Amino acid sequence: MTIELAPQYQPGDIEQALYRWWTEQDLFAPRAGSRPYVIMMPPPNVTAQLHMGHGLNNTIQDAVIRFERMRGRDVLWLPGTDHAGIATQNVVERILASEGKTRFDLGREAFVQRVWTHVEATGATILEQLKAIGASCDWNRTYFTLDEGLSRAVREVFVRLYEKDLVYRGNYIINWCPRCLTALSNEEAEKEEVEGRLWHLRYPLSDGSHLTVATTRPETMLGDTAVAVHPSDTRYAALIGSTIRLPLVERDIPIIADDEIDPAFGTGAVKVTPAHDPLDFEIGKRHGLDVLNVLTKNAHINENAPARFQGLTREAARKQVVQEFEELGLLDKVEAHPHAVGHCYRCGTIVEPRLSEQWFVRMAPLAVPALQAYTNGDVRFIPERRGTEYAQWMEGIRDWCISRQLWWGHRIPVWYCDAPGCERISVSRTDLTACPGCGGAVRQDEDVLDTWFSSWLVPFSSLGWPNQTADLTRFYPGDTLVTAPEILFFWVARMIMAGLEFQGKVPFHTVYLHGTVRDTQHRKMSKSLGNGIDPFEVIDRFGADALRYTVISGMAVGTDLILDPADLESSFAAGRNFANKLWNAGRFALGTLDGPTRPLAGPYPDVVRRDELTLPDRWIIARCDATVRTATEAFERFRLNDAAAAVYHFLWSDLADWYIEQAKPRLYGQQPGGDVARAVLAQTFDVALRLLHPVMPFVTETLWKRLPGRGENESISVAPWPRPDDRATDDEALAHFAEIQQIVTSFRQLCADAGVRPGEKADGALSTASGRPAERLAPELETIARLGRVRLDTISVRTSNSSGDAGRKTAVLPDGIEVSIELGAADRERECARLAKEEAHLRQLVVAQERKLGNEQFVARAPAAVVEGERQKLATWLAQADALVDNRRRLGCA
RNA sequence: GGGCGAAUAGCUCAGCUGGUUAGAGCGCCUGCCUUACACGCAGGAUGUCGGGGGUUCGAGUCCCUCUUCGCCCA
Repeated sequence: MTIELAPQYQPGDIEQALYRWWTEQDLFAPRAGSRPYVIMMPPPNVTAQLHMGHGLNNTIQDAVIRFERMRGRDVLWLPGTDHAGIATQNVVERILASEGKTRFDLGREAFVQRVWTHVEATGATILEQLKAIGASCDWNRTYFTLDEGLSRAVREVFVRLYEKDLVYRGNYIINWCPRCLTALSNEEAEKEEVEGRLWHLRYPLSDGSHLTVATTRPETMLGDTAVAVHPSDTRYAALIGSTIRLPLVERDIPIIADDEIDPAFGTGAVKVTPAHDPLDFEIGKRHGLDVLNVLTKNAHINENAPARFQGLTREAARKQVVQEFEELGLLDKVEAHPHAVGHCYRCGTIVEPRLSEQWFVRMAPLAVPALQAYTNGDVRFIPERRGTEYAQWMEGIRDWCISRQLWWGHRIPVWYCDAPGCERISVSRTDLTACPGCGGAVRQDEDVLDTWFSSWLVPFSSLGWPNQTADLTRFYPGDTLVTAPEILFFWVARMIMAGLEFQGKVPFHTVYLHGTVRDTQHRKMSKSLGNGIDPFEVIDRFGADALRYTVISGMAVGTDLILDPADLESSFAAGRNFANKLWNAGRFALGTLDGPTRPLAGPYPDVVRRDELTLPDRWIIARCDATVRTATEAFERFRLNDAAAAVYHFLWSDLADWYIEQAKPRLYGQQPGGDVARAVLAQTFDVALRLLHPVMPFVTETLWKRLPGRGENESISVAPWPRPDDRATDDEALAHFAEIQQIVTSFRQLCADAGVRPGEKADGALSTASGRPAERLAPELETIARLGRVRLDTISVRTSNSSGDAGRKTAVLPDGIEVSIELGAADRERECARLAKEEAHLRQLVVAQERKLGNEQFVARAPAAVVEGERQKLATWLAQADALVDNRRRLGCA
């Protein structure tokens, strides 16, 4: 094999070419013949640029997908983009604004064309960017939510729901964004705590006295059409039915009684503004109140208010109203009143409750099966507590406002006939040019549908529905959804509803809701805060594998990912270092595997006889097998950080630090058995690469392809996932090698503590209290001496009165094992102190342990195995402590 | 206001069904360019597991309570 591997891993050289090779080999397409495993990628906004949130979300999905692909499933990870109505329209409107134009200057048709041009020019960017992090999606099936097929699905669904009376049009108070100039759903109006105030306003009664109302929005008093109190509120009982003169406007409005009024809020009397508050709207309906809208679409005061207020913004109007009340002596008091206010989820503007005619989905009938799917376990959430949020939302479900006063999106498939006497409303799967009733002209509804009205269909619309396609049969229902908790209601919950309504099955059985990327102050990363991290900078500096490793190892289930935008090194170095470690372990392994070797195909016992294996061989094989079990279980439970940690530890500590170091003389040909060591190294390294591949696909593929015996077109991405092998289980080897490690470490500690120079070797000694440990340690003497960096020729068995090693520095291990090195005379005092400290520590443990074992309750009630284990511990510690006393005596310590 | 969660080493987090001398990574200290790796090797220091109470033979782990922080819904 003639390969040049640089001493430092250079991801930049490798990643792009490797990704191209993967797609050329079509490795990410589903492979029919086994059970499907399907993940629908949350479609990014078509104008989006990759940020760390995408990086996190898609790395998790890719890791899960690669794991299942290696397990042999018929894997589909379906990518797509979302037309993102408001967001995309805003983007293009901003471009127009820079040209000094508005969308109204262009007109609807030209504007929509302009958006298409923009989307076609930039729309594929985000998907291309996903390739840089190694996302192994099936690009052949990529969709866009405005594609013809998905648009047909939207119409089909709208029509079906309309026919079932689950879609209706109505005049209600909705959330209105005065900047985006559109209606929003309740979910899109994000409640945010603000430092509000409660203004107490005096409304004059005809007898000259006042009734005080409390309000958080004084400017809306311009549209008041009543004052309401609770019917049983004795303070106001006498006033019910009389009228009040509304200040500033000089209009008479009634005082009414309504059960919904909370007598404990404010003064117990509230102003009623049916056009600008949902609760007031309901009160107005019950009492037949006038509905007086005083705001324009962009939240300025309109012509229904007195002239001096007209044209003011809602903020200016508030000031003006408060000031006039004050001047009139009608401002009773102002209190601090923190409360939640809705903000537009796209632009942050405070939403305005606005009365208007919109289309809605009746949600309650859809929520019933969706809630049931959760309670009966058809769909589960990770972490579990998200399930209770889901259930609560379903239980309190409200109707979904789906019309948007935008131009970019799926136009509502409703046509109105204006012919007198007909005035038919037609809902149709196909475009109408004439009224089906009277044959007259029709006009289509001006509005488009909420973007989420197409997204909630993605699990089946992306597979060709409403056609009964082969893909639909094969890949619906899917398996797992991986997304951020922010869109649990927007998207996840609604997908479950749509899946049940239109396919009769939940679209996935598992919803993994991961955390958010935050900075070191735990603030969400955002453009406006400027605390974001550019994934491409990370990839350039550290490599995509480093990005992926960092994201996965930092992302425990139920936690957020904290990264430092000011110090990428501290955030991403660990991943880069690990990739480099792996690279160098591979460099070393590949170098030695170049030598004469035994056949490597197949599991080790078929190649190398068990009796040919040394203790370290058996140990690393057993450790490898344990890692296979741990990593597999962790992946199955979405505990990706645990999987990554297990493989990290195996590769770095077990394989590189211990096994490779131990095996070097054999691998170098200085000791016999090189072919066995090579077979074991090749086997375990191969397995470790596979286990790590879902997390770090690039470096693992690069190294794996170079292992001896790999065909030109073999890829680790479709290599079989390692299976646990009971033949590898070897508790004896695990215990014995752990003992070797402890002895080696003890020698190193003694040497470091004694200041032995790295070039020098201390004169070591190893003794045991009986023959048994000596026997099993004898074959490992060379390993112990070399790794412990001491001169060591024999193991001695101590007799009861063996003493006199007055000049030695000793460590006492369990099972009667003692290791020691020669001690310079000057160090004696220090050594005495060290031994005393060691003994004191053990005595503490012994005291606590004796107390535990002296407790009759413990001995009587704890399981026998536990009690026995605790007795063993006590015996071990006592023996160690006694040995330390002996050593102190030998040294002549005070 | 209702519901849910978290608090473990300087930082980020493990510790899942109660029994380990409470762990990892990063950071920190000491010594080393030991022929795979200084993006490395070896060694080291650091925790009244948020406070208080309880259950239990035994609590970081279960229960109650307080404090602080976060999330969802009004």
